[in-house]
Amino acid sequence: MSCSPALIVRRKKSGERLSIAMGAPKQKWTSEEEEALRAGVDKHGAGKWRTIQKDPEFSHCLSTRSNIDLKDKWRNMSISASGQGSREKMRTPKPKAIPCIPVSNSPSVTPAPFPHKDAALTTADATKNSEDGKVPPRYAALIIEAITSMQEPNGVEIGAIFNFIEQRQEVAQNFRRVLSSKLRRLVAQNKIERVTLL
Amino acid sequence: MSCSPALIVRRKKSGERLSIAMGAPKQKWTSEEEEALRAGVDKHGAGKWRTIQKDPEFSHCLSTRSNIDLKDKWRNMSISASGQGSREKMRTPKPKAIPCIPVSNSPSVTPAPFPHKDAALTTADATKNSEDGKVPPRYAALIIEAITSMQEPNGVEIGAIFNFIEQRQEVAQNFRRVLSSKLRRLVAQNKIERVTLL
DNA sequence: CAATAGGGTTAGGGTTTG
DNA sequence: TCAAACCCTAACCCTATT
Repeated sequence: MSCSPALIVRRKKSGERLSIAMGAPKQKWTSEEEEALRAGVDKHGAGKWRTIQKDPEFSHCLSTRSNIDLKDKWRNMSISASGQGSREKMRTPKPKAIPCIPVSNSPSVTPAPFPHKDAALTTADATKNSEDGKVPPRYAALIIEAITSMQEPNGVEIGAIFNFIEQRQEVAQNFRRVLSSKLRRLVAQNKIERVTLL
Repeated sequence: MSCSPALIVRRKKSGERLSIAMGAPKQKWTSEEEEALRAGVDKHGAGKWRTIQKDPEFSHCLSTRSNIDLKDKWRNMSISASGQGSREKMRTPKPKAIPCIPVSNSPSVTPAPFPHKDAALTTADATKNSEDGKVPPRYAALIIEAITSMQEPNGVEIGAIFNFIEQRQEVAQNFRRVLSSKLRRLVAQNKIERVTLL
C-alpha cells in the first residue's frame, strides 16, 4: 500500500504520439495548491519555480504542476490580488476543495478550508452589477473610442492607447494584458487594423 | 525587450459598419461560415481555432470572425447537434445518495468527439491509435492521458497519477489496484517507461 | 538542452440579446 | 423562456532570451 515512493513512470520518449490526450480538460487550482505556492514563493522567492516545485515541503501539493504552471498561476494570482481585476462571484459555494493527499486526516473540525494569508481582498463589491460603477468592463467600446479620439492617421501604438485610457479612468491592474488581448480580438474581428511600421 | 517593431493599430477605414459599442447587432452565422468552420475543424481539428481562422482556405468566409468566435460557434453547433437542451445547466448538486459504485459504462474523458450535424462520415478519427495494432483497453488510454497531461519530464509517481485521475472522474474502489496492474502491463508493453529515482 | 518571462491561445463559465 | 452570440478570466501553450 504505501508503496515505494520512488517508483516513477513517464511516457516513452520515442513514443511521441501524444495523441490519446487530445483535450486535457483543465485543472483548476485548489486552495491547497494556491497556499502551497504562496508558501513556496514566500520561502524561495518569486521566479524560483523549479526550486519551489522540487521542495519536498510543497511537492506533495504541487506534484501535478509544472514549474511553468507555477509561474502562470502566480501571475494570475498577482493580477487578481492587486487591483480590482476580478469580481468574485459568489454564485455557488463551490465545495470543490479537494485535498491533495489525505495523509493524515485529523478528525478535528477544520472549519477553515480557505486559509489565505491576508484576507483583504474578496468582497470588494458585494452589490450586484446594478448600475454605474465599473462593473461591466465592456472594453471594446472603450478601446475603439480611444483610438478614434486620438485621430492619428498612421495609427496609434499600444502603449499610447494604454496611456490614453489610463489617464481618463481607473483601470484594473491587469488592464495592460486585457488591452493586448482585446486588441488582438478586435483585429481578428476586422474592427481595427493592424499595422507594422518598420 | 526593446525595439519591438512598432506595433500600431488603427480603425478600419471603410467597409465595416459594425457599430462599435453598445448597439452592436448580433452577427448571425451564415451557412457558408458554418460550413467553413466544419471544414476547418475537419482539416485542423477542434481546438485549433487560430489556425483555422488564418488558413487561407477558410479565411475568406471567416474573416469577420475571431478565433474565439469560432470556438464559441463550434460549441453552439455541438450542443444543438448532440441532443438538445441548453448548455448543460448542470444544476445537479450531486446528492451522494449513491455510493461510489461505478456505473457500468465508464465514459472516457474524450471531450465531444465530433458533433457534426450533417454527419458526414467519421472524418477519420486521427487520434485513435498508432501502430499498436490492438485497440487499447479503456484504462490504458485513461492512464496515458493522465501521464501525458501532467507533463512531468522526470516522470510522475503512481500516487500522483491516481490523484490526478480520481480528481477528474469517478473511479472504481479498486482503481488503485487496477492502476498498479495496468501500469505494470504498460511498462511491459513498452508504452511507458519505468524510472526509479535513487 | 534547462529555466524563466512574457505574449499568445484555448476552455469554460458567465452575460447579453433577439 | 431559451438559445445563439458575445465577453471575461483562468489555465495552458509557444517562443525568445539567458
